[in-house]
Amino acid sequence: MTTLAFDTETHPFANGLMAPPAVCLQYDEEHEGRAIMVGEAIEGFAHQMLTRCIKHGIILVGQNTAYDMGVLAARDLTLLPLIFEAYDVARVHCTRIRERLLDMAKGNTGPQTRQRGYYSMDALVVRRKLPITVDKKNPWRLRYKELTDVPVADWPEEAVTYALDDPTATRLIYDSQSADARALRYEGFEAEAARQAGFDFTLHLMGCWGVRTSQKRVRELLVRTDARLAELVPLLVGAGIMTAKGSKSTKRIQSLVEASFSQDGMQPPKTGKGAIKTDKETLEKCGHYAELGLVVEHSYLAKLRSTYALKLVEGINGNIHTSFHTLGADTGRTSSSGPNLQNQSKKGGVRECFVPRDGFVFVGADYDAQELRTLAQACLDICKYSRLAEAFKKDPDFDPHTSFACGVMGWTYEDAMARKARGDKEVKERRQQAKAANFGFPGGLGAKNFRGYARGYGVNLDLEEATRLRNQWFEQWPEMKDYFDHVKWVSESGKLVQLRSQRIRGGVGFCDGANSYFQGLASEASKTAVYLVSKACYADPDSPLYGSRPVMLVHDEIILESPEATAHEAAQELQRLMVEAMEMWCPDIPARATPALSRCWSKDAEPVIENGRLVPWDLPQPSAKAA
DNA sequence: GGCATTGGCGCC
DNA sequence: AAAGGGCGCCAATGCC
Repeated sequence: MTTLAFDTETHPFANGLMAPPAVCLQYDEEHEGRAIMVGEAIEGFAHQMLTRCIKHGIILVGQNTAYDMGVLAARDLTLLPLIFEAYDVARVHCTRIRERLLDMAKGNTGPQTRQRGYYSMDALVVRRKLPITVDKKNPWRLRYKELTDVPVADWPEEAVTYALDDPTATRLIYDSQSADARALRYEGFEAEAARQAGFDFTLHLMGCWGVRTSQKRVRELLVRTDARLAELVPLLVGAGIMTAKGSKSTKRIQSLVEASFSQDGMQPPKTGKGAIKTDKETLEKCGHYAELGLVVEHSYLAKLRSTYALKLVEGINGNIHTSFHTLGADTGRTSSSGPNLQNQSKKGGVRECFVPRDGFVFVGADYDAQELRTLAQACLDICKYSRLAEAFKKDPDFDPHTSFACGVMGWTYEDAMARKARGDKEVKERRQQAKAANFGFPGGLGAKNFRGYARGYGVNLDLEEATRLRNQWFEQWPEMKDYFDHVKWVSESGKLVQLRSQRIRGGVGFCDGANSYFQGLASEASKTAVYLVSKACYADPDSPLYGSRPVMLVHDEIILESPEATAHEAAQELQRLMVEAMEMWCPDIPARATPALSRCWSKDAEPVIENGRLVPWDLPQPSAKAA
């Protein structure tokens, strides 16, 4: 199959201008040569290359292809169905994604690979020792805007060369990567690379569309946090913990911690590197110094302000355009940055700042017990049997947490579920304990560390209780013994082949290996769902999702903006496609996803049904009269 | 002043 | 035998 590498030069990229106007579209086609298209020839050639990709099997390659496809789509919306079709037939590639996949396979995922520019074209050319130089210092690199609608014949030579060399370098990188994958005996590399490229495109569209924040709520959030911080600062300065400039002295905090523990006849807890810990848990144990309690509160508010509230201002007049990273995590999970929309606080009114555009409502859905279902599928694939899988098959709404609580307490499942529905306190407590077990133990957690882990779920156990619980957990899910035996074997070679995608993770150990299988599988399902949903939103006029826009993926949760009038239908379709995606990756396990409409993002949002239709959930209105 | 590291913490 | 993992961001600190 022949390859056609392409690239676009555009007006400068900026926040809010995620898919800027194209100046030219250049290509380098194997055996055919190179050319630069400008003006209307851009959409003409784009149409042609996509059609040839779909109908005649040529492979399209780019460096950061999602960006170029976004640029082309913004220029000519009628290209969108063709773009999706080209991704569908798995013949669109991205050299950045491919390089990252190869690095993951080699276990080359250290901090240097997270640096800016590590996957830039010039870096790839150098690292792969390719016979071409990419001139990143070329003065025209960021000046193509000046050449808009200028015939190429009138371009300075440097601008022509730079534009043409990009696709050539891309093609060389692509070939070099294919050879690399063969040398690594990376089965399924090309298919996996094409799949991830498609995911990358739809995640890029999400970032381009962006999400709004409410001016009123952001302002209230800032006023609230600032007011309390203003009260805390003088107290902390007075206690000698904070300098006049407003920064906290870690040293001073550590000496107070040490003093407090020593008054209790104890040694202060230390970090892995030997420093005295200053985290919330430690400070709350320092009863002799009440000011350390103020430090905890200050730290919480400072984080709320700097990491969250201040970043939300951007979304008031413009939109917040995060970057989703398709293979951000070594397990295959996505990540998000600038800002990270995947770790927005559920407390403090942060999520509630996110609101849909006028005329739209949020349509969200999250998977029900996604990682336990992928774990069940992983056990079926690896161990050839799974009690967890059997339970999901028997009851698609199976609740693994209540089930394990029953195993521990000797209750029947039906009885416990009935008690749970009534809000029974004991069931709730035991279920919480079981939840910690079900989330922690599959990753290889030991009894000792489980105690600290469970504390995060509000569960306090001594070592003996933790050990007993762990043993009971292995009795409940006997396949897990075989699962860990397999993981141990894999960790000895360090090469883990992800289930079904065949993506390789190199340099893997025991716990990360144990996590990789089910976390990786879940990430495929979620990304596939985003892909299918985006295609419906952007390119399928017959879909109830057409005209909706995906705005967020938070691992097992997808949020769209949908026109209010058809949001009910959009929600049903979102749910259907999410279930379909999950069952593509976990064909032996039934999947569930729960949709809801809302007027803001919130952990409290739940499905509200009126006259058989979903209607938007909203925050409870504060009563008109305060006391 | 800029850069890298560490500790801490938000989320799934 | 034992073994949570995965992120990104911020403040403080230390080094050049």
